[in-house]
Amino acid sequence: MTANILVVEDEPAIQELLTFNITQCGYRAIEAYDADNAWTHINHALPDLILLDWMLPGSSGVELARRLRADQRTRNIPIIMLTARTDERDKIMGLESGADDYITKPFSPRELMARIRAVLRRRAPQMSDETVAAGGLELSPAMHRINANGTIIDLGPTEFRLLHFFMTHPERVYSRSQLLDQVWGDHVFVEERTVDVHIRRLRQALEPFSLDGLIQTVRGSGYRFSCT
Amino acid sequence: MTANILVVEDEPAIQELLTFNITQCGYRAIEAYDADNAWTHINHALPDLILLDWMLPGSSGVELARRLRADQRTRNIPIIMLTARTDERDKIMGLESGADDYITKPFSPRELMARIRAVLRRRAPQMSDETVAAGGLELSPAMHRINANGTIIDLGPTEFRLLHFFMTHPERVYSRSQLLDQVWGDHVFVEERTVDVHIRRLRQALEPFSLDGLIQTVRGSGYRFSCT
DNA sequence: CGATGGTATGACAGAATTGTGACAGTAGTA
DNA sequence: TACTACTGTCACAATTCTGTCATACCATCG
Repeated sequence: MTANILVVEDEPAIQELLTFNITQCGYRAIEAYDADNAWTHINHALPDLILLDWMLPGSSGVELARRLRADQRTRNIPIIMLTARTDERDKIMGLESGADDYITKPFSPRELMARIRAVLRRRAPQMSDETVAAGGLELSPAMHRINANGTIIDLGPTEFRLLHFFMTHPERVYSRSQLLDQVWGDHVFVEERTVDVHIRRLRQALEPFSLDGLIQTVRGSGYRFSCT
Repeated sequence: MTANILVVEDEPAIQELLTFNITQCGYRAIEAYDADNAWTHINHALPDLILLDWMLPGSSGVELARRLRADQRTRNIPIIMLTARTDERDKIMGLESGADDYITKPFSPRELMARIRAVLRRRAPQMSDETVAAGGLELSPAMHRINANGTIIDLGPTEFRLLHFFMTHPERVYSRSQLLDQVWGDHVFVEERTVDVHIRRLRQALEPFSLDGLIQTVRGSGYRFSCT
């Protein structure tokens, strides 16, 4: 859920302000101070969103935006342009150069975050909202519901994701660290044993429906969801 | 998804060009050649968007925009202003008068359509006038009235729209930010927690009719309207 | 059999999320 | 103008969820 946001801004004060707001909202900010610097970061890892000041030393933000749109890899990364309020023409140029949205300085942190959220949401690839059926269970991410032959099972967020992962990857054994990567995210630091506890909670929730054999322990390797 | 666009433009050639582009994109164009004529159309049926030339015979486009913003019914209809490229000041005036966006002549069809789509996307979706029935409730947008098996429930505007959205999209979980987009419109910047408060107000209004289970909290995800 | 390494379980404190009441600002109205 | 209705925001309370630990349990192997 957390997104990497590349902030291209040469003025340190504004850079800091942007970074602060972004991290405050749970996103990760990557700082760049000019176009070249931005490309370095981009080549290293593609960000999910680029926040771009129109005023940059050397080549302008508009030019960077054009280059981003011209490059195959970066073509689809959404861009939000930062423009000064006075020069209305910037807005036009910003939009024509392929920016997805723009925001005028001075901006309120709230507006900034609202725009970031809106753009990310618009671009976000539809989560696999399709209903999954396996092992007598029916799990619907869109409705956030699990149906065990007529009865609704209630799960916490983590157990829900865990079960969703298992149902979409049945019959295969996953180690604890693989499960942490897939279900928790590959950047979190939690004990591997934590997986055991959540497996238990999941089993407990499934037990009333005599579905306890679904999640099997593979000693020394990890766990497996088996539909048979 | 098709929208009605009122095109207020006195020059026949440009009028025709605009209409052509608009219909080409699947929208419906309604033609008006001056302010009075525009009001006639507006009184007949509210358009989804108004494309307004700054240069109009008699009263200017800016004045019309002001009148549109002053009127309760037309206040929330988005306006795109058409201005000549030369006069930068018009742009400012156009925006200050309440236009949502502006576009300079000569314009490219692509830019025109991009702006129209952007503005339409941002507006709060307006509800259809059809009566909706779900979960023991009957909601009639036209009469702004809710019927709970015989009794009439009174709701504020926001709660009304919220309930209407839920009733037309039952069983599915919506995040706070999705609800803000759908019910408030994605151009407004309000805290996500505001949704919670309105959910509470809605629940409170529904409670006397023992309809409290209708709106469910899905921890970590959002809310759901469930008819079952 | 006992030792050993891996797994299950129950408890728990702190973190995270949501519910709730109050409040001030705004807009509309008489 | 005063009055009413409505909104968005906040602070705090209530609730749920999470990660971690200590301990009990179990399979395997010497």
